Amino acid sequence: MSEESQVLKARRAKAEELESQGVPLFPNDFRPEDKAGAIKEIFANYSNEELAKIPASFRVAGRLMARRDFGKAIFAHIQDETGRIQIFLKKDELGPEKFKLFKKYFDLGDIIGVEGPLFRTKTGELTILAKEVVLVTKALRPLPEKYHGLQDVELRYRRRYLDLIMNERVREIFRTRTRIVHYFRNYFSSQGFLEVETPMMQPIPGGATARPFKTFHHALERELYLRIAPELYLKRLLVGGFERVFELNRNFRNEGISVQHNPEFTMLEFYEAYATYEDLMLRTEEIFVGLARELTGDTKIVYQGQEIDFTPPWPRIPFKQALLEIGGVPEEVLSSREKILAFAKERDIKVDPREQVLGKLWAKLFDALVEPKLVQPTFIIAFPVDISPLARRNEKDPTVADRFELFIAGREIANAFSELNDPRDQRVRFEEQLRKRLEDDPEIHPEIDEDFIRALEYGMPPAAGEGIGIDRVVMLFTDSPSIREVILFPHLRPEQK
RNA sequence: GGGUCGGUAACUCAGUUGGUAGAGUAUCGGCCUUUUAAGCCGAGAGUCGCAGGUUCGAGUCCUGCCCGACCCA
Repeated sequence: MSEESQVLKARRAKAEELESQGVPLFPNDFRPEDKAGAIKEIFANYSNEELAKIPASFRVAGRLMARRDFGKAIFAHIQDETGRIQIFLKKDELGPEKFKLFKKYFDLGDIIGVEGPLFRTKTGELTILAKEVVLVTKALRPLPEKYHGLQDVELRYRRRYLDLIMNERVREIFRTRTRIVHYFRNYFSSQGFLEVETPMMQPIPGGATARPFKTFHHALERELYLRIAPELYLKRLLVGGFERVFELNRNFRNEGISVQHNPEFTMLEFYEAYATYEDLMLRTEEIFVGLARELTGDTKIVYQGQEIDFTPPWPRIPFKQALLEIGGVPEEVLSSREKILAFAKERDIKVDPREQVLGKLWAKLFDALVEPKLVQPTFIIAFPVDISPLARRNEKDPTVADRFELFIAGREIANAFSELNDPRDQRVRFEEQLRKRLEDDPEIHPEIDEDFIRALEYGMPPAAGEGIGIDRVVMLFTDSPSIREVILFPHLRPEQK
């Protein structure tokens, strides 16, 4: 595929010819005053006779997306941010020079400016009758095919700008994404939460179990890690006296890429002093019902063909009970490492046979046998404490944590717990984690964040905190099967050459 | 990392048993003053992902690699 294909050569030659005639290819003096979408909305019900009485002229700028040439008259569609509108260029109305300029030199993909009155065509389409037409930005590359558009998934991600030009649905997904992000910000601000920003580059990566990206700060002469979670910093802020904080920003995890995982993804974390994980379950229900209403006017959505109903209350199922009743795991299997390993092998569930942490083995079974079945919003509660190192122990059963995860459509959407604020227990948990760490496990950093424990020693108010995976929420509410569909520029391997 | 599928013109896609690489859109030239993937006539356009191999002959068969999608880990 030579870059200088015949089509590209033709485009460049035409552009140069235009320029040599004194027509600027990239001027910046056209000021559109109207939007395609607004015009179509306002005049939706105007008849041709009514439109004829409007003395106004309309100025619209947009990308030339389609043209139908009749010799001495041309129909075309231009597209701006709000949509498409038809324009009609008539030799008589426009004058022979401008008409020829358009006919001979304006191409699909060019951004043009049009001015003229509105009318309705024989087929009833609201149309701008061009009295003026100017080139605003010359396109030196052709657009994809007008009917099928841009289909190739790889090209859609690599050249998202083209995807956005060609596919209205894609523009809609990203508008919805922004609405969702705004919704969360508004919700938390209106509830008295302070939005904060904590380090993206951390000397000790903490707050989650995941392999971090490593980088190097030359002036400091030390390694830094892109954060896998902001948790430990946000809790320092609770110590500092901010009682309600949230952060909505990127996390980075140096792990596999899948339909549910991108190396950088957007996480909301919020912390609320004097609250428990039970308070957060109510809050979470409120958040999702509010979001569903905001976006759809209803408490139900359809995701990949299945209806999901956010009407609370949502079931709360203890982790172990879910394994037994939903996962169908016999109770005696859960009691020992060996039995779980054998059971997992039978079911073709991959587990590391060296794994010493029982909770991690349980979690493997859970991921394989329970998670996919949790389609309607469901809180799984009472997680094993050995996989919840930052969560408060349950007062009645110290082997489980006061924690929940929210599952929707077979996926983990949120994770929350009453925060552990006893610095003595926190140290024991960190040490236990390191003691059972498999050698070279990249997911557990071999260093304890001593300053975090020191902060707890100054006293952190009792609190509950939650993380919500924003990309996954956007997937749900835009009915997107892959996380790449809701990230503008998902990570791909570099193009060849 | 493993498995399956895919990569052919700028885009969307065909390509039979291994026998001169095609269509539509787009582009270029011509006709056409109410079209909606406008229409009609004509033309040009290819590193068949890359590199090897088998063969008289490879888009097609074989091997390796690159890129992507999906599934599994």
